[in-house]
Amino acid sequence: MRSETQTVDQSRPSFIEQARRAQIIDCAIEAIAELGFAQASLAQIAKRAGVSTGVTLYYFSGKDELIRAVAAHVFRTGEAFIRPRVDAQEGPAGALATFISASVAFIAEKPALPRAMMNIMRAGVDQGGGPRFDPGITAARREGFESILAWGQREGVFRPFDVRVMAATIIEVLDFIPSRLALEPDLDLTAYAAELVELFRRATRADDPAKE
Amino acid sequence: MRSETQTVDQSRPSFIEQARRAQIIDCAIEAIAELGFAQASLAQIAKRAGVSTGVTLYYFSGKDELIRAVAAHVFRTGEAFIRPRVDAQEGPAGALATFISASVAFIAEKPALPRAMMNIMRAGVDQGGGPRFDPGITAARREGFESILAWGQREGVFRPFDVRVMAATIIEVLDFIPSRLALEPDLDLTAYAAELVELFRRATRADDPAKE
Amino acid sequence: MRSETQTVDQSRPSFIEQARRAQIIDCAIEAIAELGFAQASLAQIAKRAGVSTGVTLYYFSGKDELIRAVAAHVFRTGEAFIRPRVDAQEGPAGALATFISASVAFIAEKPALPRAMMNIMRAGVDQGGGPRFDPGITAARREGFESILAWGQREGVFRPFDVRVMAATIIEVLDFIPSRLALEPDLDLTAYAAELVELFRRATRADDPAKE
Amino acid sequence: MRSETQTVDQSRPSFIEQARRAQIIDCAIEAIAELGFAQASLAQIAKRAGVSTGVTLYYFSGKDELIRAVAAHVFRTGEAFIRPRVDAQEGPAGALATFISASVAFIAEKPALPRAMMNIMRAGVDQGGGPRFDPGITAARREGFESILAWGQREGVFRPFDVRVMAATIIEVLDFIPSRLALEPDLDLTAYAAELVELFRRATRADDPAKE
DNA sequence: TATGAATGAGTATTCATTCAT
DNA sequence: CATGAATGAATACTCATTCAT
Repeated sequence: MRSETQTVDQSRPSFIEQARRAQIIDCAIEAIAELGFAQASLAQIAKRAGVSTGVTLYYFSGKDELIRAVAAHVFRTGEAFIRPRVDAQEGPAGALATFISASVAFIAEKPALPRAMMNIMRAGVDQGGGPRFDPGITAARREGFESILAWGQREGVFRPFDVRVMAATIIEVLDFIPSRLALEPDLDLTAYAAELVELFRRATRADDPAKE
Repeated sequence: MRSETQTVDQSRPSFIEQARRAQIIDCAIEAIAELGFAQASLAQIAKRAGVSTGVTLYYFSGKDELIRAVAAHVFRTGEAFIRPRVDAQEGPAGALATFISASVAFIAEKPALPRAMMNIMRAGVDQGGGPRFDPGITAARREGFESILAWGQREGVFRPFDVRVMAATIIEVLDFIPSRLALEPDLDLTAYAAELVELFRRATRADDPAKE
Repeated sequence: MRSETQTVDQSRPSFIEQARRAQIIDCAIEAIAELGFAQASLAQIAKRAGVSTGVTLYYFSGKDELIRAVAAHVFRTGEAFIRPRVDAQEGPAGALATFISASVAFIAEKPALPRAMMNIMRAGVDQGGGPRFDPGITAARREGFESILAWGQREGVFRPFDVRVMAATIIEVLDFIPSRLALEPDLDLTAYAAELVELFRRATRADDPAKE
Repeated sequence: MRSETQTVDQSRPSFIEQARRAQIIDCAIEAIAELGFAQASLAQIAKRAGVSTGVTLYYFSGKDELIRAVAAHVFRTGEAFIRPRVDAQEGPAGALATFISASVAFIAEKPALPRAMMNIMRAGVDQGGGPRFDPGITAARREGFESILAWGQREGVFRPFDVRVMAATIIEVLDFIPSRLALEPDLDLTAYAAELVELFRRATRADDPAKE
């Protein structure tokens, strides 16, 4: 991951290396969330970290790698927050509701992270149209979430919708919230979450609710 | 409409002016849809139009005006496609379903337009997070759409959800489709539309379906 | 004077040509006085004249020629205003005082002209340091004025100062007034003129005032 | 002092930074004095310094800051040259004469500096006509000089002229010299200074020279 | 490890000028 | 005569990246 032109211990990252990387990633998140992707230059990020621009490129081979590291960090942090809560649910309906409400809770708790993530995903578009900084994150999220929906369908709790469409839809709706929140900082996220939970409960539930 | 520093805007735009503006707008749409907003420089756009950069700035006073012209063009085109179909519906449930399916049909017919629009809206945010190139478009769409939902609630056809959340959710889901389509060009949009229609039919309908 | 690549009657300027040139020169003066030399583009000037940029370059071979024509026009207009008044004086002391007060009166009457002239002279510097747009104007003014001073010295009315230094000094002091006026529009020019007249009366008069 | 988008301004500027800034300021003075303000582009200045354009913008946040730094440098240098000589004078008449002769001596010693200053002051006017790059310099000079004149009037050594007009006139006459010198490099500045000293001695002295 | 100096490619924009019509 | 379309060079400025120290 390190710059190939520099000579650094290749085997295991030192403590200081880990710390520096984490610090730079944090500042990058802050800068990207506040200024938007385009304005978040390496100089800006380094300045926030209180280091020189060169340091950033010592620990990351280029801006792309830094951004990818940011994306991965946000993903892992969100995963660590949301997954345990979802896994604690016994049924698919509860898992779905929890996925939604936990996602919103994560946004409420650390809004800079998903906001930075959104800015990255939206700005960074491959010339083919694919995301430039997405190390399989989108796919991983969607697949994980699709398994909940498939589970619900197998159990007869969910109606027979197209799992991929439903998963993509729900994820997109959640990903949209940080933008909304930026424009409307006073947004009542708890109420918002409740609306979404109800919306998708109705959108997914089987016609015969007996089993639920 | 021409750059004020170049020439006088006499009476009405000439044929060649209209043609050039349209051509440049088309190339801008193409470039923004393909490369993303940040990479779509004036040079890129002019190159696609086969003219020098200066020409672009002869017909548009600056990049901002060009982008706003693109946004307005996309909005008008979409409106002209979707609105008549929606207005032809007699009830709110039909109007909602038609809004969704007509939106998807528009995307299927001219995918570059909504894709460019999305890239503009997502990338072009001022530092407060508000849209820079949005001449009331987002608000106009949402309000127009909210009136359908409110109508359905008054008629008792829709359940009493939060109209603003539901409207924002549906619009965002539709806006997301162009990105998806860019990644999966073989996506079956007809089926996708049918899924969404059903999803939001269930999400919005009143518990007592007698009235529908 | 016309563009050499165009075919126009070379012998004598038509009425319309004279009118157009005069009109363009007037608008150029206006633009240069208002906006400063750097901001007074051909497009701006043409716009004020209500014609296309091309027209300007039809009547003047380039911007340089236009500017030179402006300078010449301002000089001729000033000359026509000031010279008769000065020539009406019988003695050198009166001529000097009149030169100063008439110059100030000219500035008061048509401030745009000397203001434009100043903007031109100050901005347009040859890379050798010489004025780019000065068709002998500065020299003509100074020489004409020097003759007044020399006259006064011959008559014994003026003391034996260096004529060139004195002439340059007085002219420069007068040329400076338009800038001052731009910053202080309420400047009392009559009082200003009186101060200058007295200043240079004392600076030039012979020690033995008997002869005056 | 460095560009804020590049690096953090830590404690005090390094030696190399000071040297580079000084070098760039020197080259800017040279370019502005030779080519005039409008032609002295950042590219030109950087070229003279033998560095890339970017370097200039690494040490100065923009052209404005560079120009202001140039103006300040010229002012400080001139002040350091002229003020001690003036302050050493005991009476207002001597102070006035010294101000004039020291100013000319400064021009003779470092002609590029006042010449660049003039080009900056004359060209760089905002649209109201006010100076863009003047960090109070003009005002400071005039007020400092006016105090000499007022002192002379209080002492009865100078006649009761309008102090502001006289101060502006003398300063303008001095500021005009560098332009003159550029056109006439062989100008005898010592004689020029003597002429001006005598000119303004006579213009300012009280009618009753008893007190002098 | 870390810095700061330096670069070069790229950005939007301005403007005098040319030329076909 | 006059227009408006088009160009190309120049301008200030940004930024990821390289590199000597």
